Amino acid sequence: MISASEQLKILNRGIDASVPGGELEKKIVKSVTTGKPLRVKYGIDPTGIDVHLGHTVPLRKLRQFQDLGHKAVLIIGNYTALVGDPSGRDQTRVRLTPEQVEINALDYLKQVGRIIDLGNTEVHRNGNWFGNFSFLNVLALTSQITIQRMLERDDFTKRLKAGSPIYLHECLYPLMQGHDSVAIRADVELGGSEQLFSLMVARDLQKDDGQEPQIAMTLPILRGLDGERRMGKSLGNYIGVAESAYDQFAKAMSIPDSLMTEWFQLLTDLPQAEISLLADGKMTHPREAKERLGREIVAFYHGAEGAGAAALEWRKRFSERQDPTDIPEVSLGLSHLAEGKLTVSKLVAALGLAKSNNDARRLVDQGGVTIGPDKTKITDPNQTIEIFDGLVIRVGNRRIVKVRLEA
RNA sequence: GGGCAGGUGGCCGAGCGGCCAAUGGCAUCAGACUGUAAAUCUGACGAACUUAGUUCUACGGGGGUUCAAAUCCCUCCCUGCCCA
Repeated sequence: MISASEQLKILNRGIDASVPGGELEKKIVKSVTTGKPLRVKYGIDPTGIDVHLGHTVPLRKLRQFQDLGHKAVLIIGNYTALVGDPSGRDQTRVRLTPEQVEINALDYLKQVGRIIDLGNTEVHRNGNWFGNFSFLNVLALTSQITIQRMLERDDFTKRLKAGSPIYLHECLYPLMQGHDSVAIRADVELGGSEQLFSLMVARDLQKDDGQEPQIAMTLPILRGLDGERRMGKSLGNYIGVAESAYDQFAKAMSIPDSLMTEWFQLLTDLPQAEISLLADGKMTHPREAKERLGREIVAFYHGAEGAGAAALEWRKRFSERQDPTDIPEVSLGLSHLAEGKLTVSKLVAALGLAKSNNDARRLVDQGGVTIGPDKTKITDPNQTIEIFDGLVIRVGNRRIVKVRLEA
């Protein structure tokens, strides 16, 4: 086993906080001397389906623990998902059926397996213990925390001030999450920085249960493609771990320069010295640095070759403004056509390149639609064009489609 | 249970009888610029059509008043605040 100090060096890199300070060291030292691995918990909500780079920040940390010989314990919040996670941002909390939750859970695991070693991971569903919870248990759980403490939460304070609703059951989430830690006897719990409160609540519950409380290790929230807001599915500013190499690369290249350092630190294993060199505009051209970033990220999921190919393809498309190698085909029913022809605006809409005919018209009016190998710009939305198999239509610089006629 | 304030387009937020498909901001999309972006500038941003125009659908749900309603009335639902 690697020495405690070595381990700490690796584990403390890139984290937001490790509370209480110094405690992790004690646990690691103990683990090294006893040869007993730490139980490192990470919880996920099987509500959505796309695991994105934002999630990988704590997951990568979990992976590090694994690589150091510790035990990863994944909690799937299948019970909580039946109600939905309220934490502020989204009030459309859809109630999922147990079946749907299970499908999501399996899908999640598949995706998460790209980052951590599932073969060496303990997976629990919190429905296993909450499913049999009685109201008495709930009372016992809730009697361990005060309203005052609950309201300390930043999120609640803000909403209280803003006069937006806070539902009672929302206060139960931290308790439930804490109880998960009790149930699996966690030594460390990982989470985003906004999770600190919940991670701390767990400590109290563990103490009450006679356990040694866990370390709360939080990781920075990754900012999304816009460089402003946290990466999130609903914000549409994310890179999914299951996406194609090209998509991942192209998206990575589209982030603002100002975001590069952060991404290097949180998403790659490059040494700090190298990151500094790359982030310095005088030493490295920002485009090259970003390309390196993109390659590093993509290589993690698609290998170095996949990353290289994606980078080439991207150059071809963006630097040389050529059409991509594989133009996606979209089928078009013959019934749309009148004598083999169709108005441009209707064509664009029918191919899904615009939301509606009106939308398509606007795109044409604005000079955003080109057609054919020589990229003829269409200027009149009413222009009828002859449709044939393999006809290429472009909207803007990145959307491109090839027609496939179908009966 | 009582009083008060609210519910407007993806979001925030104006409008409070006609000139409202609804000011403004954010987000989004297109064009210019570029290192691909970002920033900046320009434009678009409910739908359909024979598109400088016409028609339809929209301002929490339903009903009503009016030539005319997002705007007035009734009712129901939802949210917040205060009191009990």
